[in-house]
Amino acid sequence: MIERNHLEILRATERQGSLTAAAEQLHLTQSALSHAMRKLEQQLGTPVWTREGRQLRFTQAGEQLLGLANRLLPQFEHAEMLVRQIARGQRGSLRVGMECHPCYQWLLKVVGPYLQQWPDVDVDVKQEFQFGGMGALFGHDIDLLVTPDPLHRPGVLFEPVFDYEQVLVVPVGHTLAGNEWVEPEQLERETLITYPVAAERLDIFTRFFLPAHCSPARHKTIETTDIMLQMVAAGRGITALPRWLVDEYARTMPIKALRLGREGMPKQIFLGCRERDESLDYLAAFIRLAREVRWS
Amino acid sequence: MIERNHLEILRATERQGSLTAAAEQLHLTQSALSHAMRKLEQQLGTPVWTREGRQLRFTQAGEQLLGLANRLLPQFEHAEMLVRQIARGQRGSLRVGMECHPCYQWLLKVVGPYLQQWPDVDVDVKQEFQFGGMGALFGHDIDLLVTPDPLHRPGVLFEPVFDYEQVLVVPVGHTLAGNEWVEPEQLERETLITYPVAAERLDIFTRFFLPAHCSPARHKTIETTDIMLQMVAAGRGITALPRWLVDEYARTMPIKALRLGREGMPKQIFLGCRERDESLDYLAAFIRLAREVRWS
DNA sequence: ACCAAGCCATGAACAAATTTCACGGAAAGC
DNA sequence: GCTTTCCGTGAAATTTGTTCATGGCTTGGT
Repeated sequence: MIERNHLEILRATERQGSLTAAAEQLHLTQSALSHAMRKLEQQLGTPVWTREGRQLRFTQAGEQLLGLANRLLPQFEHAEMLVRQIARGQRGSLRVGMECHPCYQWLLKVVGPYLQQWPDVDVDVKQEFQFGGMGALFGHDIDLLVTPDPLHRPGVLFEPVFDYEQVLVVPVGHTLAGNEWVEPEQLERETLITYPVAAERLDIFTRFFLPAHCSPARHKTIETTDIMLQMVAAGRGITALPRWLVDEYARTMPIKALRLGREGMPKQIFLGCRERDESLDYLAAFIRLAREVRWS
Repeated sequence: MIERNHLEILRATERQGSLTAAAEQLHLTQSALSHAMRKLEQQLGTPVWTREGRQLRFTQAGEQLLGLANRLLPQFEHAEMLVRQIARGQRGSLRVGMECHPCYQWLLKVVGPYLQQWPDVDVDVKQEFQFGGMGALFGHDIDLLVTPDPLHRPGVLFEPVFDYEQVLVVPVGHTLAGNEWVEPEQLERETLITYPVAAERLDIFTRFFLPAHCSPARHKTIETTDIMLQMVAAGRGITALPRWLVDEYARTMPIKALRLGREGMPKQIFLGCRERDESLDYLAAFIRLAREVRWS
């Protein structure tokens, strides 16, 4: 009924002061505008303007429509600009999901530079998923998944972006603190502190204790890395974390990192995205940047 | 570029869950919708949705447009309703101008019932005109002029709506208070109080004193009717006002109305409007109502 | 595993709309 | 009074929008 072009005509006519001038501005003929508005008037059942001498005067209905035009047209224009930016991949919103607690510390190092390089892209971080990280990716709750355990499925692409070593953390005064590495059996009397997630998702169990058929004396869970390490520093338990993270904390806390087993426990952080999104500039850029970030 | 129909399609598609269902709601074929959106996508340079299995999933660009649709479409619809009401004369705004001070009291009696009958019409009252009442009417500053002195010009219609008598007001103790009428000569020692307007526009001068070649001893001006009559009641002067107005005040104040001359001074209030607006329902209704209002 | 149903995309044909062209009339300026 | 500047109108031309017919892909049932 009332179409965008009607609003354009109304606005141009008010600004230019005459239909002829408005027509020129819109790259149309005066006749086209006249016809268009006449048709609208017939549909509305009221004139939008009346001729007075050789100029037009808006009726009350016309004034209403003029108000509408001035309110709506800028929104159309803004939306078009926004969508074009999205089309060029210059703007968007990147929802990042994370399945590993310490990954958060690493992610922060990536997000900072990223926000600088892509000022028009918003980054959201989510950590709770009803159907797991993959479910969130497929359900479009997130666009990017940060995980140490890539679950390859058709439609999803995973890419390793960061290699690190998972290490055991003990207080500096601990009896094992002098060793280079520890064996599972040496920890049978210890209290192990982990994040509160299922044991199957903790490498310290699946790749260290379970293969050796032994386990720590006790198992406590703590939500946050800081408190966890405070506990370790206070001799209230031991834990397993990425070496780069421990190194950082070790500068200010009396803790020490030991290899898990003689060979250590190498790990990787993967970034996963939907195959279909692979070509999104701002998403690809995030993955690229993630690969480049180093721990000086 | 982005047209209203695109927004309609977007909204219907989201609500109905599929293009086919949306097409049905819009009384179009699925093909039409598909073509329309495809064209929009080409112009924007990005898909609005992607097929996923047999349903559609909005892209980020699509989500933006969906938001736009939900914001703008209700405004279109509301504006259409509003304009249709204006077209039927059920809604509008009526700007009433007044050229005579006491007319205001009369106008109030009309406006009350009018607002009840036309709940969607706003009434504005204006009293100051840079180029006179007629100028305001022609310049579209007002839509209706209330005046005792119709100035007939092409393009303007005047209609008498109220007959009344202009009377002299004196305090009850005045020496003339016993008379039925007064002659100009009897007032040569009095103080005349009027509204602060040019003498040419005061009938008491143009139709009473001037023809008799005499004038009152002094002339004071006062803005408001109430104060004016307080002064008269206090014996500080006399004034001329409509009889219906004086009768009203006389119920609570010691004042009395006398005819101006043996025949009295009959007057009329006229309502004037632009010829072109004559057919506006809500304006015609005001004039009709004004004619019907009686002073019980 | 296959079939039927549901949904969307596409190209061609057709219908409808928008736009232009050409002209006329009315007001305003010189 | 003449010219210029506007706007309105109808018919023709052009562009746009819609439908029809069809095909491909996915999903759910047997």
